[in-house]
Amino acid sequence: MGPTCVGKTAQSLAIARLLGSPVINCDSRQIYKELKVGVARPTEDELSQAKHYFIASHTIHQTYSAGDYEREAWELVLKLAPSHEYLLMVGGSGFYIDAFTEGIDHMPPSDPGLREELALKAEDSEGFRNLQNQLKELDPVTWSRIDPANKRRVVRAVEVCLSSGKPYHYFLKHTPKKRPFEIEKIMMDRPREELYERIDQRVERMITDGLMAEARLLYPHKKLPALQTVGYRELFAHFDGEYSYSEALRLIKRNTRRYAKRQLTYWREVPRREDHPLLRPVPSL
RNA sequence: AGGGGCAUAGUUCAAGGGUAGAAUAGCGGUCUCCAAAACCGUUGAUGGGCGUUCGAAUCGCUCUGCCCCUG
Repeated sequence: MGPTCVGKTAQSLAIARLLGSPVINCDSRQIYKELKVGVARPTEDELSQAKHYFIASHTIHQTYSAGDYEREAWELVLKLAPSHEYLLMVGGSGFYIDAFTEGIDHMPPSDPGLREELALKAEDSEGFRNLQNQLKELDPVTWSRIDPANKRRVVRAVEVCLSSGKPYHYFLKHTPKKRPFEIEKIMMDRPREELYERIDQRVERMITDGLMAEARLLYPHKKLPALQTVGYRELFAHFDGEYSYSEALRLIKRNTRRYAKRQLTYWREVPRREDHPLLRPVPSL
């Protein structure tokens, strides 16, 4: 794990070879087959150096969640376990990593119709205020815990309350699930300045690699959740005439920096072990 | 060399002599099924010196730096 652009892909190949392990991707965007340049999918060459899972394995046309990832990843791990001593998971999606390592508590199956209805209600300020009050009544515990301004959280909590008839917090166990394997987390990091420089460079490289063409191709699907992604959404807005090309590039860089910052915050407590034996050898081919 | 203009936050720009603001960048944080998402919080400046004034970003002098014009 580590922030975007820190160098996970290159490092993962070295470690995979060392451990004789496949690479199980844990990046919430690289799983989509329609997204390539904009999510820095490993190259064909890199992918050929180890068996990869969850790369280009799903479609943007089907909503995918951390819960889905938890289920599918564990299914895969249990299948691979008998034939591997080590399994390597690589990625930067903190919530997905948590879902895998600690699990998400079981909740009533989400009701897509209900969620959509609530989300629609939350659109205007009066409707949202009603939702807030509704949550305050249905589940005061959760109401006091979450950020009342965060529509998505409020909607989700109300959704669970309504569809289950129980308060949202009732489902939260707050104890990590037992996992039948030992999990070791290795966090990669770099000096902030260096990381930001790499981000700028990567964005430039994405452009020369054809990000514009990819974005144009995906433009018709710009509303899909999977395309609410740094790199695409800024270009979509540019296509819509909201701002210039150079402004779009500037925003992509800035938003990628912010994304990296959020990742670093997410893993603030994870020890950085730069001396970790697995991080040492970076044999270049 | 002479003449003119400019100097405020990292950047761009405000502030009729009376509490120096904004945008943006930066920084910090939240997180139990859309997470590259969604949301919250926050630091920071009048170029240096002298003067006028109860009081100066604002007026005057000077130094420094940048820009323009003339030769």
